[in-house]
Amino acid sequence: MMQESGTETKSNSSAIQNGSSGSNHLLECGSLREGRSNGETPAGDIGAADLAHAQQHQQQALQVARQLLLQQQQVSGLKSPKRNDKQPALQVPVSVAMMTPQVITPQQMQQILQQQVLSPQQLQVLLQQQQALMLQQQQLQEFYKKQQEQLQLQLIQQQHAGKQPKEQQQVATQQLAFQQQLLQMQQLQQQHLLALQRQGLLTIQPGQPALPLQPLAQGMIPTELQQLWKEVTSAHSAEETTGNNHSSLDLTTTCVSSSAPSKTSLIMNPHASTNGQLSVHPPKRESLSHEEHPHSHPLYGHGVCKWPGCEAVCEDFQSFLKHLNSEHALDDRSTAQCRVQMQVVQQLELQLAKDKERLQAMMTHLHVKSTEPKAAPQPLNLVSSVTLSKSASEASPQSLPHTPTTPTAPLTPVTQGPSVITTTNMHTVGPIRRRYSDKYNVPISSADIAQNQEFYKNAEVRPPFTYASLIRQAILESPEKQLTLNEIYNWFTRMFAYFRRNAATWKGAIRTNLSLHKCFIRVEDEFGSFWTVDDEEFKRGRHIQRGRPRKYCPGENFDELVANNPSLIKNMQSSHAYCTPLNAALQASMAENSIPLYTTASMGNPTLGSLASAMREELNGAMEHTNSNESDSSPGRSPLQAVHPVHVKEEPLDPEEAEGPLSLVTTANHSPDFDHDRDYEDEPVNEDME
DNA sequence: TAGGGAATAAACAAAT
DNA sequence: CATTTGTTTATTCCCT
Repeated sequence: MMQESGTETKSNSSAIQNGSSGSNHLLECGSLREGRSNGETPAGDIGAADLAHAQQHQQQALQVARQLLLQQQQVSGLKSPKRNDKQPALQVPVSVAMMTPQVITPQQMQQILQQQVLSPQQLQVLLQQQQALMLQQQQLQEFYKKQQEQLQLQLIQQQHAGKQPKEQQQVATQQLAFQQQLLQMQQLQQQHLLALQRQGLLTIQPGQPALPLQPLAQGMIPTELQQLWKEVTSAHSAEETTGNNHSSLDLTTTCVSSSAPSKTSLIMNPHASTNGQLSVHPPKRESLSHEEHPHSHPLYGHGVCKWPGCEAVCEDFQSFLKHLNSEHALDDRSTAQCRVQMQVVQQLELQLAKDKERLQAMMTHLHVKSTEPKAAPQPLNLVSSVTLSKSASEASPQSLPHTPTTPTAPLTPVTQGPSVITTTNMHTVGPIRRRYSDKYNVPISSADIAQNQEFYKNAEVRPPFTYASLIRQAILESPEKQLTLNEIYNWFTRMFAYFRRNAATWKGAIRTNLSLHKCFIRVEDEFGSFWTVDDEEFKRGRHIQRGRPRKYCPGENFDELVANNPSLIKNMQSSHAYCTPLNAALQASMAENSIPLYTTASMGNPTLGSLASAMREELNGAMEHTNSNESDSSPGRSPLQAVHPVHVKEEPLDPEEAEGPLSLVTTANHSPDFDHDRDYEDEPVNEDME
């Protein structure tokens, strides 16, 4: 295991230009997690591959150091044949604008809102982006924590194993690598936590232990370190010249620059304590005003030294300065920490650049779209609902009605790539939750739904659709058009960030809706019961009539029904035999093409549909036959039902009801293998607070 | 303001 | 025995 790690390090040493691997990897991790089909913990999967990635980071750090050395030499005129040809692709000095906050604070959001800078579409994107970034951060933290644990394990193993003289050198190198890696991870973690903390999204308990820094860099060349250090100390002056021109959007510049100084502090040179010019905009928030404060320092805050990994308590500013000069003087350790920090920043830059690009594309896309229909100012049903209903007050996580605790852990990783999820086969969700004036009640296109799916996955915004619509959607998306209650739950949590909290509330609502709506039919088989949807009935939108017996009673006789209608059984069997291979083929093709689940799962199948209709007709006749006396002749058991028992909601016998076809009942194979939703069962669904 | 639809809460029962 | 699942009723909120 150790040896493998070592060789991996070597083999990856040339993969420098692949600077994006870090952020990519984090996202891949997320995808892996979602794709997990059995409830394994993510920790079990973080193995050699992840290690390799982390080591790649370290390699990049080394490469950066080399690059810096080279530049240093060039500057000093020792060797500068073609300066212009040398692309500073890995130039460490970080532009101020690139150090974007990971998320947008409520204050910033408010500011944006007040300034009317953003259209609702942009707001939507913002929300999504914010949510996505929060998820990313949490995953990042989780991932690095795991990595850290693993590394420490390896370090211990190394210390035990590193006896043989032949391997000593290699072990020393590896140890250094591991330590650097560890340090880097710790700092990444810390940086993320800091970022969160600064923006009020995370309150770190006082008792929360700071991550201890490992001593490292025993094997560094002093001159190299000196040069590195010089480079680092001149970094922030270079920032001003390497300004970022990416920000073509008001949005991004606004968000970025407002908290750039605080971010910058993370790489600040301890000796360059004045960076007042970095505050491009007048600091709005308290935390930003320290630049002007005489006793403020980017590395000092809340009585604690903010040097990465330090957290030393300093009573006052003077003691902090003392501490700074004594503990964080120019030595190997500090230099290495700086280098690591540079690498951290670089990784963040890359990630940010990607996210920016994505944001840009999204906004461009939405902007183009929003200009098309002039009559509908908010073409996305999402936006109209958010802005017009009470959901507006729930649009920001801060104002969610039931959020006494910190945001729940993300269950759904951020999906990458703009078109991964976009599907043209998405079912129309159905009625939106609230009725709005007609001008806003524009038809919902599939594309909109697809887009909104992505949005709702990440943003804790209440979907504007009724529970019935969503339940129907969940069922229709399933390969067999049937789901157990738990699978419906899981669909909700998977597809909507909003439904990852207050589980008791919405789960109860789902159950109520399942019972209340005529369109939902409960079916039982040997594995338990599951729910199907009668789309015709759904369109009618009728409820089960109250005050009437409406449900099967256990122990009542269904044999009669079946006995009187042998064709029913026949159809059920044939449909069963038909559906299963069909869906198997679907599954196979899905797996083969790696198509996201609900792309194929949502494919309407005309064959199945007609089959269902036929069965509905059959069953309709059967039920009408047995229900002719308005008794509670609910389904019971038949010999065949020992295998496929079927329970059907009883249809009230109104004159109005009689004309409609009876609810669809299918008895398809309910194999757990086809239940993608069960992937989620082992995920810790956060059922916080009551 | 009335009426209707949807959400929410709660009580209860049966099944697991 | 606890939890899940399912049913039913009452209440509240929002929209027309």
